[in-house]
Amino acid sequence: MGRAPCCDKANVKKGPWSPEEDATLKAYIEQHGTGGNWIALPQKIGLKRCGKSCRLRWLNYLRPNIKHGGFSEEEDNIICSLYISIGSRWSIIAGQLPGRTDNDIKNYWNTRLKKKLLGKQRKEQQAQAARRCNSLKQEMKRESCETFMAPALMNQISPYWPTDHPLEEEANIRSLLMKLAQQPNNNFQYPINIISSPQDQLYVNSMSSMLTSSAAMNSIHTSTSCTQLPNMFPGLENLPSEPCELGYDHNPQQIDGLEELYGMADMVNASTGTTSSGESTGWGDISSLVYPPFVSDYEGCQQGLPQPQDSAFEDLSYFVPPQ
DNA sequence: AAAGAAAGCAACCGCTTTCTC
DNA sequence: GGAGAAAGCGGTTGCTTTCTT
Repeated sequence: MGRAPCCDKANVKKGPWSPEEDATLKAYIEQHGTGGNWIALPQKIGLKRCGKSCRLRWLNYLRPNIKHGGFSEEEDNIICSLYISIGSRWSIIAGQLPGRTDNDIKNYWNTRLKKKLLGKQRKEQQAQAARRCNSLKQEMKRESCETFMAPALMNQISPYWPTDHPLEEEANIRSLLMKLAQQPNNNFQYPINIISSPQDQLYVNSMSSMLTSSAAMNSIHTSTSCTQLPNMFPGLENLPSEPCELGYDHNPQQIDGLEELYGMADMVNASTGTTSSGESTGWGDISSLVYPPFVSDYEGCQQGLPQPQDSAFEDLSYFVPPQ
């Protein structure tokens, strides 16, 4: 038996709101408030809408001081900073941007910001792949085997991109943002001040715990190149650096975010990139990023696979802008 | 100019969390 | 403390607009 519907679907209008409906809802709420019950509200005012729909319409469009579109660079940076630290918790992110709604930010991220990041990344990787291809071709010419290319060789030419795997894409973006966050003079900051509620603190603490539990975290603790991470995860330095026992047969959802955190840790471990530009545009500075194979450090160790710093980040020098 | 593709965005769906009794 | 209802939230869908060929 499923959950009871919140309203009578048959008698409820769907789709775009008409100006009349908007006016009715707005006028009522401005005069009486929501009355603390969205479900009952549409019936009170004679709207054939679901209560949830009314709530959404009010919160996203009708309430005062709502801004639409025209995201500033500063807002971009705030969104990215927060995404690094808390992920897709759009309501919290929206809370830091007055006049913005979670839906708006979510749409903006999914349709523009993310592509902005990935577009830069893809371009650089294509150029890099082309360079590799050329050098391999020259090598093969020398060995007179130009007509045959082993699959393994093909993988070398285009190792990790493009990918249709959503988790890989997610990890790509996260890694990229984390790199940017570590660059001196960048505009991203870990927004410590948003960790206001016990729940938020708990969330960050759990992320920190997960980080410390990975083998990769050991190298972060000892890494001399990484100086910003402790600031990004306040309290992290006080946590035990011993990797704790973490069952790897967990349901991925139960350790939500872990795969990304490994990606972050891998990246931090390998990153020595710096920039001197510090432009707020940020994206212009994004250089080549070769995403490591989708295997955590821990798993990599277990399987005897090469570590990121050995392979996937071999071209990390691309992060260093030309002098 | 027209058709198809891509992008943008409003709205919906359903799961989770919080509140109330 | 438990159950049910309501609110909150993030992912997804589908329509509209814009761009490209």
